Amino acid sequence: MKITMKEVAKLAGVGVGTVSRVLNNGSVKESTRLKVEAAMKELNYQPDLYARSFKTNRTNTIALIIPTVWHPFFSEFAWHVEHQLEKNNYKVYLCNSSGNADKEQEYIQMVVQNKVDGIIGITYSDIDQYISSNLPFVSIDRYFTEDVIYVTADNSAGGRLAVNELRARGCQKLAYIGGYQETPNETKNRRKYFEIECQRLKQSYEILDMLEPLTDLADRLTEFLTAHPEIDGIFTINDSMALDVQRVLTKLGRRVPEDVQIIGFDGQRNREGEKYLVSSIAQPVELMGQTAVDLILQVINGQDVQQRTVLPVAFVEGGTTQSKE
Amino acid sequence: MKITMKEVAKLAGVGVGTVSRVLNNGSVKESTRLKVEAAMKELNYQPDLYARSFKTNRTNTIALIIPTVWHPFFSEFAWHVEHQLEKNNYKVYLCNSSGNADKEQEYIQMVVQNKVDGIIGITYSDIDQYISSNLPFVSIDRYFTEDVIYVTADNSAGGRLAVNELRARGCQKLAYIGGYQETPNETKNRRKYFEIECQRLKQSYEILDMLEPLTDLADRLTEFLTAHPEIDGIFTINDSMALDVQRVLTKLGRRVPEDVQIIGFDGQRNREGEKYLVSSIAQPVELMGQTAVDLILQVINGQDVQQRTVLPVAFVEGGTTQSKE
DNA sequence: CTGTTAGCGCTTTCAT
DNA sequence: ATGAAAGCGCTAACAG
Repeated sequence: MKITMKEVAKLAGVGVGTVSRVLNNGSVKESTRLKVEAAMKELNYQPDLYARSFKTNRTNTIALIIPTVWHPFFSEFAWHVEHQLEKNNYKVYLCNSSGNADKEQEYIQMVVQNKVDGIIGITYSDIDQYISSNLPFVSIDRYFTEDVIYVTADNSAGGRLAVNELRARGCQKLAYIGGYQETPNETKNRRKYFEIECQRLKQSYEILDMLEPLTDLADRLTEFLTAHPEIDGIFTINDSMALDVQRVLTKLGRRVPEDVQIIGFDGQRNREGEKYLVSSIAQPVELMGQTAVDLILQVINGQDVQQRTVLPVAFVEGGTTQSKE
Repeated sequence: MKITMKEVAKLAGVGVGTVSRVLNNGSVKESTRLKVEAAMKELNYQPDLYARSFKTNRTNTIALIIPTVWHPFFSEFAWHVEHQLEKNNYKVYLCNSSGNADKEQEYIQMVVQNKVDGIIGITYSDIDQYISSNLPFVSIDRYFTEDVIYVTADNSAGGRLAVNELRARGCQKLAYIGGYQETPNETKNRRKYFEIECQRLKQSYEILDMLEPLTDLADRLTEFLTAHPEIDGIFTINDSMALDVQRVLTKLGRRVPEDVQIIGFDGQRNREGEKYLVSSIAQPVELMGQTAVDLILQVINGQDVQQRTVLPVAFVEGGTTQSKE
């Protein structure tokens, strides 16, 4: 049998309104509060959150939309978001969009029906129409023409940093290797500022930027690296690509990092606190998650927040670069 | 202004009961159903799911409890579970337990409060008391003395398979390298049946099994591999460990797979459909996710299901083994 | 087949 | 400071 407020009220000898007040920190005389709390404990009362949400239209739930799980950055990000939200007594709906615009829309739709209090999302589709519907929304790594609130790592600085770290380690001929999608995206700054920095420094470089989805990746890498044997410093769109490049180089008989040095992007690790898979420009994933949560909570609470938050990146050593000269 | 059933009923010229019936596929005359649907469309009616859950005590939500995100298997599993559940019109709460028993309990508690319809969990704590409270529960990779429903990959077969694949590739001296936790766990069968199979075949082998959390991993691996230079075939608890071992071997000047072959466990990939990080015993993650979902839905619907489901594993080639002799 | 109605458990006025 | 009472939007039982 389910214990409701009524039972608690009866046992404590008060009205249900009073029980509700102690639950919500309303003003209650200390002595009655004690009585009520005792009754709640005795009956092991658990408030029905659905009844409450039904009444208040607040669900204490936010939806987290993630494109794919095949990229560790997303899972890590999800982890931090959940962790932070849980601290704030929020639940999170996991929504995998599969990077598919329709599914994203569908999810946003669904999520609206379910009266979530807000959405944190790494999305690719154009969600303008929903933003306007004043549902709190925080976006990651993606900016829109509209005034969507978003947080991103400093991809531009990352691109520049990669150039400088490679050069500081004696690389003579650089290359950028990545994949891209049509949709605008903060991550495109990785390549863009890599190029800008190279040009600024009169550093010669090559570019291999492939439209996703990536087929025959190994072949295309082999071809590119064979065609440009002079390349000795490579910056990749992410760590996963760095690993691919490393594998191909090894197969071609080139040693990493002795012959060719590689810097990825993300700062992936196999285990928390463990060493990085490759030398990389690390994103502050945890900070990004925390920030996203802080922002969405602020928006939910009606505070206004700055639209754009850029978080710093850092070079991390992971074995695919040599020590600085 | 929010559109409720009342508005729809009025516009369609019917009672709210009828609207509810068309929504729930009750028996309604075709002509009235059409009228109601037209009205719903015209008003862009969205049923209030919270009101419904409040009334029916069914939330169409399940909680997914995951220990950590640092292991790709879990994120992948989460992905499949979510995907499958979404197909069945269920939402999923993401719950990170951090492998912490208190947090698990807390989450189960919370999740009960929120009236989820069931829990799918990779948990370590002893959740007996909650199972008995007849909340549908499906466990992964872990079995209890109680009759908890669980699904697992065939770890025993995996252990045996590793031995045979290594031997078929010419390895003379095998080793198992892994980490473990105190709690009983299906994954312990990987080591157990590795040993059993070696003994059955009179195959000589070494064991390095380390209590987690793993500190100084690289040092301990170096020590072990240096102490046993004759080892030429290694089976590891998972792919992540396989990568660690590979890295250490490379540093020691041993070539993989020419000098030493390695088989991991899990079948991790960087991207869907891409090649495996290491040669491995692949778990059927997708199938495991699907099965877990099927099971929980069956339990929710009051059907009875078998307690234990063991799913097949398979050897996959990932570059850390040579071709069969 | 369909309209009416009684709550589900909670929050929130409104009196007291 | 607190009790009483009015719903929130929906489903389900009951009449008709």
